[in-house]
This record gives sequence, structure tokens and C-alpha cells, in this order.
Amino acid sequence: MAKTSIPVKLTKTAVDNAQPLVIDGVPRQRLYLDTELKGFGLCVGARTKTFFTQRDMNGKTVRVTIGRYGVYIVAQAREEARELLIRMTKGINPNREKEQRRTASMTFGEALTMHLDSNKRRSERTIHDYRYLAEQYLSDWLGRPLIEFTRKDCRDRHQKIGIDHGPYAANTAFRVFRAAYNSALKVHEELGVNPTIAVDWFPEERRKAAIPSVDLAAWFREVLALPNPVRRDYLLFVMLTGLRRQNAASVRWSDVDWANRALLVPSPKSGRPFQLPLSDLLLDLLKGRQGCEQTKTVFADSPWIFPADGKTGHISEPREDFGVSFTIHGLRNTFITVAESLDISPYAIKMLVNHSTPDKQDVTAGYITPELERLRKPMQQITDRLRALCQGSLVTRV
DNA sequence: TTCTCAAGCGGCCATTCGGC
DNA sequence: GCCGAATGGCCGCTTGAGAA
Repeated sequence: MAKTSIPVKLTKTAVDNAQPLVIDGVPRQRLYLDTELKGFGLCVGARTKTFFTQRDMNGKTVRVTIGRYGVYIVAQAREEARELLIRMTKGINPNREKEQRRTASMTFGEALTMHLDSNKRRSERTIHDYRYLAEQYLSDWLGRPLIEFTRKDCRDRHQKIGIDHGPYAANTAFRVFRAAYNSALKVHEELGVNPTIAVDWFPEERRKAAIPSVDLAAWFREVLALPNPVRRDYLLFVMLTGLRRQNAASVRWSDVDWANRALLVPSPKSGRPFQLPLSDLLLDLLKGRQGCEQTKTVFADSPWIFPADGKTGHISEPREDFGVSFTIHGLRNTFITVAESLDISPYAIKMLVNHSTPDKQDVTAGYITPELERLRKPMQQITDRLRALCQGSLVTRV
């Protein structure tokens, strides 16, 4: 069997010639142990040659890395090894020392730099925002070692920022601190639990961009006046289904279950395919699309309900010059807002808009057919309310 | 679409273990 | 003290959930 360690006088020539062990064509580490200075050696891997020292301490072998060949020449490594061995003889474990030094010295600023410099791709905007937040709200913490921060420090500072600058500033500033700390924690396990665990986060309102109910009638009139029927029907479809815009844009005729009056959404963001009940108005809309001249002629072979010229073959980001300002996602928010204004359970709303629910992990059941009938009534209620709002008949009551 | 965060995976390397 | 093997951690990469 090939030896994994070889006694040799470590010289430049010996190190240059040192090769890793190769078993079945796979390179494995091989140790070259110096015959001149006991405890000094070279670890040769597939790509690197690393000097080390090794000595038994308290019954266990402690091996300390000196550095890579190329950075160190043999003489420098041997000298370093000699010093390390002297200290190890005195009972000092250099690995423990190294660990403690690293932990004790890394500051919040360094951790933040490490976090932002990591190989994860981040936009310029993100980097700018993180730096701004750290310098704006935690500037006096940047030079402080992470190991010094306590849970009380984090909790108190978060509260103070909240009072001085508002809850959103406090939360975002501490998200930055948390991320930087967690990055450091990947390197320094000794840092322990992230002290932001003690932060009493301020509640945040989810930003919504629903079309105000008073504007819905005007919006509806503008939609009906659109010259392109595909765009017109797409906007109404998003509003009436509450689907995410990509899911709505990519629905196919084969996704429509006419018999069960349902639409299959095969790949929503949640990952779980689900069936959405189709209200009367949605069925009418889809039948209208089927009967449309454009569908029968120009897009006769298209699998898409909202076909378009272009790479995907279906509609993409329609931008219309509307009097009523809105976004496509805002139509989904409008659906949710209207649903919330009705006497519909939060669970049913979550199911309808495909948000995560407590039973989310149950993906083995496939499509959620048992939910379909339970959701049919609330879906019809939402559609009826949206129709009334669009026709302007409920504006004064909502 | 963009971003954070978490988790999984494989390859490689630093460190530890245990027998001699 | 030496030696071979095992272990565990780091790194790069990918994927996916969730939020906005």
C-alpha cells in the first residue's frame, strides 16, 4: 500500500518534487515529515503544498498550519515551525490562540465588509443601502468587536433608533447588523447566538398598491376602451383572479377545466400547483377570449390564453398610459383588499391568492381539489364585489 | 424582478484521532 | 514521535421560499 507520509529532509528540491498520493487516479493528501526538525512537515494536496508543525499535547496530536509553499520558503517555514514547537512544548495550543484572536478582533465594520464582499451577487443599490444604514444609525458600532455586543445593546439601540428615526429605520438597520453578524458567525462559531435575537422588532405595515375603490370605475372604463382585446382581458383577468402577473400571463387553454369550472395554476411561486375556482364573470371572460376573432385567426395555434408576438408567445409586461395610476401587482392587491373587506376567512383568502398556509408542507397531495368547492363561494363573492365597484355602484359604501 | 435567507451538495483541505 | 485514516469545516455553487 502506498505510504501517506514520507520522512525526508525538507529542502527546496524535496518540496518541489513532493507529489500527492494518487489512489485509483484520485489525488489524496500526502505528508512529508522533516528528518531534521521533528514535528515539522509538508502537507501535499492536489493543488497546494502547506507547511505545518505537529506535536502531541495532553495526549492529543495538535497540527498547526504555518502557510503555503510559495508564500513561505522552506527556511522561513522551518524557523516558524521551530518557534511554534517551542511554544507547544510550553503547553500553548496555537490553533486555540488563532481562533481567539480572530474572534476577539473582528469588528462590526469588518463583518459588514465581509458580508458585502462575499461572492453573492448583490446590486449596487443593496450595497449602498447597507453601508448607508450602518453609517447612519450604527456608525459608533463599526469599529467595535462583534464579541462585545450583548443582547441588551441590540435591544436598547433598536428602541432608540425607533424613537429617533422611526420603526422602519430601526428594523432595517438591525437587519443589516443581523446579516453582518451571521456572516461573521459562519467563520467564527465562537461568537455565539446573534444578539439581535433579543430585538423586539417593530411591526411593519405591508406596502400595498391596490387601486382605491373610488378609482375602480374610472379604471374599468379605461380598460374597456383599450384597443387591444388581449391586453384588456389580461388586466381584467388579473384583477378577477388575484393571480400573480406572471402566472396570469402564462395561463394556457389546457389549464382551464371547463367541467369543474376551475383553472389549474401549475407552477405558482409557492411551488404547489393549485386549482382556482372560476366565477361566472371569469368564465364569460374566457369564453369571450375563445370566441374572439383574433384568437381564431392570428393566434389560432397558440396554447396561451393571452397570446402575443414575442419570445414567450404570451403577453408580458403591458404598460398602458392610464389616467388611473396602477401596477399589475396592484391589481392582485386590489383583489386581496376587496377580499379582506368581505366576510371571508383569512385562510380562504390565503388559499385563493396562494400565500403560504399552515399546511403548506403537504405537497404530496398534488392539486388541491378538496379546497376547490370550499373556495368557490368566496371567489364568487369577491368577483361580485369587484364587478359592483367597477360599475361604480358600491363606491359610496366601501 | 430583485433581494434576503436558509439549506443542500460535492470537493478540497485543515485538523483530529487512534494505533504502533 | 510517527503514521495512516477519519472527521469536520470551509467554500463555491445551486435552489427555493418568501417578501416587496
